[in-house]
Amino acid sequence: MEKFYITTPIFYVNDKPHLGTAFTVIIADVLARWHRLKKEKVFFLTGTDEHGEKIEKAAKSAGKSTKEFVDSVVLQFKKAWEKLDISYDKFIRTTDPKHEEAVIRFVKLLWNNGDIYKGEYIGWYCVPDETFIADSEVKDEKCPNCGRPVERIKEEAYFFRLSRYKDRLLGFYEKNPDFVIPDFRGKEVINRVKAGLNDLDITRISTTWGIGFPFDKKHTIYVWLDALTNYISALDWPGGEKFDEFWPADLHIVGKDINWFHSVVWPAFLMSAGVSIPKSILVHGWWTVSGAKMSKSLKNIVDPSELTKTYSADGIRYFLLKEKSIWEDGDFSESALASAINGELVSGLGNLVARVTTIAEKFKGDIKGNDEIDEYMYKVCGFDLSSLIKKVDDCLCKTYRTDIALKDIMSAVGCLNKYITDKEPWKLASAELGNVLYNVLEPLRIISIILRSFLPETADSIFSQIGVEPQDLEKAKMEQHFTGKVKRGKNLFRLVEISV
RNA sequence: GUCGGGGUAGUACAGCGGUCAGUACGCUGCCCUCAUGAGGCAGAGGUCGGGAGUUCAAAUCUCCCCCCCGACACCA
Repeated sequence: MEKFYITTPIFYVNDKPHLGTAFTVIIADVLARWHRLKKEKVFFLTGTDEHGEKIEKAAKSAGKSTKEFVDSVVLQFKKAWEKLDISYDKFIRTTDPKHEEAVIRFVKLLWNNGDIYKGEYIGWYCVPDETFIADSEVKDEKCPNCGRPVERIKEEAYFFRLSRYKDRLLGFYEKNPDFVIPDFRGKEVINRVKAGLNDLDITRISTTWGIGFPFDKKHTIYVWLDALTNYISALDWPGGEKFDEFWPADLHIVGKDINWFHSVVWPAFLMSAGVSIPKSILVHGWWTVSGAKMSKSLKNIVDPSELTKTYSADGIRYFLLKEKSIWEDGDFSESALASAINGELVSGLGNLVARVTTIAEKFKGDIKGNDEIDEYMYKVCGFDLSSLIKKVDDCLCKTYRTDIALKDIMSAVGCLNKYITDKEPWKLASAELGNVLYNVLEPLRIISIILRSFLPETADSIFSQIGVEPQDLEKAKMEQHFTGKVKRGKNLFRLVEISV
């Protein structure tokens, strides 16, 4: 049996989840569900990154102990993912003792390989905020958070010899051209690695909220080394059965902002530790809100848990996955979300199910007959049902174009609606009617199988209305008879009132 | 600055050498009900960023110019 190990980044718990983190998790969920439908052994990992100075500070300003604070934010993440029907297999926390042990083992390997040395970290520091600021963030020697002047400061730190791995990384990228997806993100990485690598600081003395550095008690392991290790510690590395079964990861899904750490730093760490390297890094784009990046200072952060109060999880999932290609940035607005739900889900899929179940429920005869629908669909959409499955599979396993997959599915739905309109089944007598119903219900059953990965709740509801138990992809071909007992249920989607 | 990606109907995009330049949403008019404010038919709307060149033929190839956007080690 094939295995499929897919991960999201672990999310930093200095704040609750936002639309972007939800997007990452939804992509991973759809892929995980698809591979399950293909009867593969799937392990879908998500979790939280809970160490570091920023979290200590966030806890302090929330008036909680650090542990209390992270526990409460983790709960918010778990609740949000539950509302969005995220089917993760494991939720890892970097505060899990097993993870902490694994990180220490991992650092020891890098140390024994001679890749860690003591040096001096020089960076911008904001004294009133007590925070180091990245070079790129500092403008005119001012702190980007508070606007006050920053100082150049030196601090003792341990470094990882990233520079040593330049040639090995370049060789690796050459042998694995699909390591970074899409390829323009791969090119960006390669160009930057060619330009040269600086060693990376992996410890800090400014915080104790983290994993102690085993070779020098004053130091705490810095977030990236701690965080990246989650992908193997979650499999009980070293020595865990799950590790043997699932590693290397098939897909790390990441936002474009953390591509560097996954495509460069993580492989270098693994090379140093002598652990094999994941197969692919899938880098997606961002959601903007009215053209602007979501940020606290603009107060335009979209909270997915809030959205689920007004819109169904499937409506949100549908919109995020089909509105743009996942590589690109795209703009989020509630009016666009609402019009996708009304225009495509309500009047497309919802309408199809409503009309066919209404007619079929009253029909007493056999639902069988010629399968002219494939030919019909080929004429209307340019593909038939079995090539739809193939197209969706390519979109989810090769090109990662969830938008194209959903558009093709919806075009098949549109075709079935058109078929009903053409055939006018409400005017037909028994045998002919059975045939038309067959040509709609069998395809609908197959489409529902496909939809289980994208819109799990909707798919289940269709199965229940057409009287069929939820099925896997192996059942996704036309049978001789349609045997479900159809019973019209409540509408699949609610119309959303659009306020602009 | 270095390296990448783009500029096509109101909007989002497809087409990347050869049928009158397409699709979706929106818009206008008429028609209809099996269905959730659903559906059907018809229609308006673009000198394909600007200029030059290659070619029998260019949105599509080449060159120049203009403008947007992305990566460059905090962030999904």
